[in-house]
Amino acid sequence: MKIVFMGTPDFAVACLESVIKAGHDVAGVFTQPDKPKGRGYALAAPPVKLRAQEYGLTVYQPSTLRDGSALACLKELEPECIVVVAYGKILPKEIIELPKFGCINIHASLLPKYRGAAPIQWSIINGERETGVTAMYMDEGLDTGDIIMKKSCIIGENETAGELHDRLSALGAQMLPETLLALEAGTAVREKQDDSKSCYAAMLDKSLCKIDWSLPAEDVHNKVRGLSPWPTATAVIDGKSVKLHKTRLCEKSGAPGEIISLSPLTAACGSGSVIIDELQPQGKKRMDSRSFLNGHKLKLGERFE
RNA sequence: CGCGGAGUGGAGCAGCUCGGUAGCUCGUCGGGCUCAUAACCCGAAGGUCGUAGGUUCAAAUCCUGCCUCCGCAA
Repeated sequence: MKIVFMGTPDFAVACLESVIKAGHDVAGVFTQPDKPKGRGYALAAPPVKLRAQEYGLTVYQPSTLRDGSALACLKELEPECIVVVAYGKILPKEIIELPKFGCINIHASLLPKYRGAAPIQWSIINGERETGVTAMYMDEGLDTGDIIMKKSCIIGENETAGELHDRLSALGAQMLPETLLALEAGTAVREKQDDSKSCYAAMLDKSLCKIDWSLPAEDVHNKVRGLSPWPTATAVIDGKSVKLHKTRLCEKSGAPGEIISLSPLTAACGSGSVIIDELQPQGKKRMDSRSFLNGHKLKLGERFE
């Protein structure tokens, strides 16, 4: 099938590859423009662009899809289907209606739950035990289109958003060729979303990051893993801020934020406590808490603020 | 030129202001002790102090260039 692929971050890379490997004709790849990022404001190319170039594909990076030139470009490419995976732009109606088989989207949640920008992270922060990926026909709403198929998976107790991201990315890449086959064969179903069961997973922002130690240990733990590796839950100890990357639940208790064990490093929460396995001081790489304690002498009874 | 922190045996840190034979907490290896231990005791190996120059009798330490890593901000 002749396809135009639209996607931007790491999550979409596996899907791009699976389309190529399934033997489809990728006529072009749309991705967000390079943006100044990181230290020194160096221009950074989106991961999808880098991979597309490795395959020698033509890359388009329009800043908007609404001025008609993108539509004109797509008309020339004549895709039979547009595949969108975490592209980061809303497609106007004219584009959605252009391809014969429509525009399909792979989304990292079991729709209608967790529509929006950060479904993986929010499903962990909210303590969900199951999630998955959904393939759907795009419409003009935000992740509201009719569902073609889903694949679900269990979320591990201590799984982080980063780990789940990788698994769902692979799962999506596995489902995408199946979806395209079903489209071509005309066997793809069209199931309306039940809007009453929907919820939104808003973009993450840094105000979420600071840990509130008075919350129950489950909430603290879910936040730590849901925000890792980015934007990362933070705590303050000894006047310095540290990022928390990996925790485990523990039954012991104490005053909120209090260090109640050094081996393993354990901090009390509103109820219960969390064992901190991996953290990252300012200006340092992430490290296991044992290494951290080798160089940073903490004492029992000190507290995370 | 966005702001800032950092590169010291395998890991995490100290030492640098006030140049002068490299230290701490771990890990590793060998041995001992214990019913037992991420316990304790004894011993050992392992470092061109990121890199290239400069200053000096002498540089981890002072000066300059470069490389790399990270935090903030976007």
